[in-house]
Amino acid sequence: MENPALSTQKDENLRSINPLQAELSHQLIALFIREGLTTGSALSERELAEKLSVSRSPIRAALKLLEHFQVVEPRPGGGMRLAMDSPALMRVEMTLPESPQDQLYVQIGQDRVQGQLEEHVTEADLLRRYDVPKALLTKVLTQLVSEGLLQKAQGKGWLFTRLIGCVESNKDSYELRRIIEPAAIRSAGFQPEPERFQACLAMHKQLVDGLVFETPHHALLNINAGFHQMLADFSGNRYFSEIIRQHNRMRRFTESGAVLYPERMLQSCQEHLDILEQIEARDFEWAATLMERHLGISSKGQLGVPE
Amino acid sequence: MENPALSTQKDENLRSINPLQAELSHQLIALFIREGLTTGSALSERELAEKLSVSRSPIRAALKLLEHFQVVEPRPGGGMRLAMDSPALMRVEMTLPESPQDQLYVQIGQDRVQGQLEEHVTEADLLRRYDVPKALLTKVLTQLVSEGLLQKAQGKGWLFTRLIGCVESNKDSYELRRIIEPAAIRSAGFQPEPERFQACLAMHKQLVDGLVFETPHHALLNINAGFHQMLADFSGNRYFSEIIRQHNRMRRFTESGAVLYPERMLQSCQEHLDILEQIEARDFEWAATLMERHLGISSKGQLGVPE
DNA sequence: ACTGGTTTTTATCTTAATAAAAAAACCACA
DNA sequence: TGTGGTTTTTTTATTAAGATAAAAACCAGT
Repeated sequence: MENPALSTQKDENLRSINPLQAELSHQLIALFIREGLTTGSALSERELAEKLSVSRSPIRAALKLLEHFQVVEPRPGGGMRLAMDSPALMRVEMTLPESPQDQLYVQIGQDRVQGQLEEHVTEADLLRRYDVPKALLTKVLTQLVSEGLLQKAQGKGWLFTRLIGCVESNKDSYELRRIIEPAAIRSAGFQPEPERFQACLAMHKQLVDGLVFETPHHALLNINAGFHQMLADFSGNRYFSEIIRQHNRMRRFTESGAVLYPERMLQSCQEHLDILEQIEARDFEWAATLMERHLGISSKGQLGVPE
Repeated sequence: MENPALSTQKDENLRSINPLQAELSHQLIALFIREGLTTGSALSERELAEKLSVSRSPIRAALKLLEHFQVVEPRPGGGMRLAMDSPALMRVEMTLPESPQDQLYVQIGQDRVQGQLEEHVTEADLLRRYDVPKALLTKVLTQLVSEGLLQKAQGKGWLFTRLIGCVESNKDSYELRRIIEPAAIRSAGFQPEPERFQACLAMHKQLVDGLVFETPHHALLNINAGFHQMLADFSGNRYFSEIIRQHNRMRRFTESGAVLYPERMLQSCQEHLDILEQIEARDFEWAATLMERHLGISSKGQLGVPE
């Protein structure tokens, strides 16, 4: 019934870290970068808690974790302060532990994409395969469900939606985005948020200027997803945002292992930049047209080129 | 913190019925109608189980339930046979018990739309409010999450997405559908399934012919949702289908209590029929244009007029 | 009126044993 | 080979109590 050689090895790390703390440590770093904090900036526990919509307890724990990684340090007189600048933060962020939930989530997603999991699975199968506590599995399944990647079968077991793990799915996804994204830009409610827009514009100028060749894979994918997400958010229509968010999430599985061709990435960034400049000039119609072209080209492009 | 006067009354029925059986009894009736079975048709347990993707055990239980409602009757020599024709089935279907899960699901959704539930709720709040077993609540929350109506907050509690329960949401939903539905019809993969299409066409002809004035509220909403769902399905793009499915689900909350104006319903059915006739003539481009117009009119129409 | 530190309260997670239900296998019969 | 009936196996649901972690309230110091 199941090939034991394919079974994923037990991973003791899957049990070790408090998921909320791990998640918050990542979010805190993203926050520090976003707010442009520099070495020595004082960090107010209450303010951080407020910004991330949690109470001070988990913030304190996450700061403790960051202290262990020397991202923050105790401040004389109490509290913490930042101990790094943004470039260092970006580097450290990748070495931070992932929550056990995230590990299992990515594992299951990739196993499914690689065909090591059938379309129909039972919880008991998964528990045997991954050897994790049942509660953790339940949480991950819930997460997959919330993202539309999995659904409960009638009776017993779970079904992966055919949204994931098949070739046609990718084509369909592009067709949808080619419709939604230009429509978002043309939407009556389209309204760029100045700071967010400028940050994205500046980043793309640097990338086109050559930074693209030095930026790690993982970061390029994030920037790319962020560009498309931002434009969808600017539409002011929650559904547009939500759809793009979901498709960005799915691309994590299919593209995280893909090869990126540097010259293609440069061209892609240039196209992004062209679109951003039209938006800055408030020619939304032309920006939308460029987006249609951008997505049209990409979908026919080589495997592994994300837009 | 919470106004006890607003608290929903305990409903003992919420605990009584096996959810899968209840769900299957509805699905069986839908199946009988869809397949055009008539009084006396023999029912094969294995065949039904196969068609609904479950094993024979729950099918047997559901048939027992249907026997109690005299929908089916024992056949001499063993097994069951259908004891009603389609019109009677449709009438009975509405009187069948709903699963406790569905009851709670609708209750929570409506309470949220009506503002009796805050955007942020904790499980403990909900357990106190509805007095249901924790496991049932968990299942319903999972369902709401899978439909994108609810999400887990960081730390404790749950957040209703602002997709539901606010005025703008409705506007956004129409904007999205005005983009997706015509695009589905124009999609290169658009391909009507003959039987399904003909059934829908015939139904609309009857409605326009006057049946609309005799059809109950609940059935009209279903026909309406089914029309839009069908066209999205014909696109062959899963994402289009999935998006329309989600929006139809949300409309259950906002529209199930709405007043339907008969003359407006007639006009709506006529518009549907026009679209269907263009599709039959294979002028998909014009059908898509009519759909744009149809959705454009509806969104400006009176409250409670669903499309 | 802030801050970080601390305590108290509350909510959720974990757990494991048991019960319930679905799936699968088996049967005899047409 | 198909049927319904029955039994066996496997999976999942249900609990309740205790452990854990988040939220909230409360400090004292600046």
